[in-house]
Amino acid sequence: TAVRTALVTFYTKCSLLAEAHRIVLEASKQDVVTWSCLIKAYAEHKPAEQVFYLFGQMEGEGVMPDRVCVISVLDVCAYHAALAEGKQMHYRVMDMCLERDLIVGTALVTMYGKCGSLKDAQITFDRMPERNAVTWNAIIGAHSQHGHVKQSLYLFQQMQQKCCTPDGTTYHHILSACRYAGLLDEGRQIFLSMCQVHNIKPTVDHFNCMVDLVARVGLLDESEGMIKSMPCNPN
RNA sequence: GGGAUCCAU
Repeated sequence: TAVRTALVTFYTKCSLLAEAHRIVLEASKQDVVTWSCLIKAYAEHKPAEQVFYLFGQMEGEGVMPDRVCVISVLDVCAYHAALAEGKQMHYRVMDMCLERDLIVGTALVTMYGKCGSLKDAQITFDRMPERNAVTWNAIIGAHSQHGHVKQSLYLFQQMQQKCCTPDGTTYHHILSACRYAGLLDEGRQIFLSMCQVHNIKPTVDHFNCMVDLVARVGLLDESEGMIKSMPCNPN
């Protein structure tokens, strides 16, 4: 069955999804991993309804989803902002006793965030027994993307108090929040601490936040100067 | 043999 999964992966990478689907259905023993592989491919190339249909078809074949499979479907719900389906998957997660799982929990937080259901994202996050930087990034990003600047800055502070080290993604969310709110001094200070305290090399995305933040406040010369002196290629 | 946050698609 590992060979069949490899074959399905091969077909999906060749964009031969119909062939891949046929191979999955023809197997004498149905397997979650093989199905998950197909679902992942559908997730990347097909409309959301087809992914949900495939998930239902898998269950119809008597195959129980596992955590990896559920995560793929949650990613689809997030990408398409499909809140109703996302909530259905959340119920499934509870049925499967996966609520306390680190990666499933992070996928749920992201899904609720992308669906604009910040309250659910926060509740899910608060209930998680275990969190890592990716989890913190997911909740901070959710608030930042919806303009909840105070809340992102608060969570950024909490993250560090809980001894979780911010990474480049964390700073990207935080600088985006500062840019959105026009928080010049905070943005500058945070940018400096990123470089000096956490030794994170700023990427173009970080610089873009700063260029925009500085420009929005009216400091056009400084903004232009940053573009010219950036250690990476401007985009 | 399939895994979550940003970026890319």
